[in-house]
Amino acid sequence: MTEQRRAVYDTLMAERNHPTAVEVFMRVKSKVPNISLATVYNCLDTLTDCGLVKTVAHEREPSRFCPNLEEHAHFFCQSCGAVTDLPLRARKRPEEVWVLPENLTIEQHEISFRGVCPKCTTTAAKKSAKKR
Amino acid sequence: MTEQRRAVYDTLMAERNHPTAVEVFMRVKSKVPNISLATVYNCLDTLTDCGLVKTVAHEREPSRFCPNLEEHAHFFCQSCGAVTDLPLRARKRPEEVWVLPENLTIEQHEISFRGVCPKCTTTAAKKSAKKR
DNA sequence: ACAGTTTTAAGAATAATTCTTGATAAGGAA
DNA sequence: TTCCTTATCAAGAATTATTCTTAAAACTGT
Repeated sequence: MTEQRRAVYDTLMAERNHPTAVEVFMRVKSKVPNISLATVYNCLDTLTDCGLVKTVAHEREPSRFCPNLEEHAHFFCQSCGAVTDLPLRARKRPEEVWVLPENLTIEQHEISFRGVCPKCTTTAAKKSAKKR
Repeated sequence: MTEQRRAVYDTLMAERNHPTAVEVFMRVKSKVPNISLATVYNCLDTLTDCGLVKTVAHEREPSRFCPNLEEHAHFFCQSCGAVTDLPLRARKRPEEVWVLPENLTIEQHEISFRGVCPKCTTTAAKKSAKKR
């Protein structure tokens, strides 16, 4: 754990809103001013390899990074761009929902929902109410 | 539906193994020899917009294209690279598994599992049996 | 056939990420 | 400590998938 890695990790923990590598880079520069973007990528990779951080890929958008180690899915608001963690319900497993072949070894899964978050949904509802 | 779009669509239907854009490009060239990769991308986009094809994004890998319109998840074998469709179990819904906030509008989801497919699992089992 | 729109091919441009290189730092043996 | 080995860093070049631009070609409706 070097100065740079610590700074990247602390940045992720401080504001846990799934920043992209570039966002992490901009935030971390205030602590380690001469850090480079490539180093941020290196650190994020290393932290991911160590299991301290999860890399969240959604469609072709830039990867986002998440220090929530609990098993969870992600929700992407297509209106405001926010990314939200969705925890597993108690006693529920993703493997129950789909038909899996015999002898399948599952190592990981990535679950993304896409839509409009509560905040944007109510905002939109208000707007269409005003129109009438 | 132009000649190029038809050819791209037919290619997808003929071998439904989730090819990348470049793979589609190579296959489709035998039918439309002077098609360009950009046109393949255009056609795939158009077909996706029309709802005839689904775009499957996994991690940072190139997108893959899939003419299976049923609701399903994908399994990526990290040993042989194969991509398999996983149909929904009867009377199961992905939304049941995770805790969703109130007022959430879900428009789509993308579910990817990653691991070792049955074929590779049994191959690996045989190999380790031989070792002994 | 003509004007207007759409589609295409070709290659340039873009953007996220990875790689390369040389410099620097860190850890261990003597 | 001093030397040696290894790991990490910064900077920028390189890579790769994808998108954009442009001009030509193909349709469409009149």
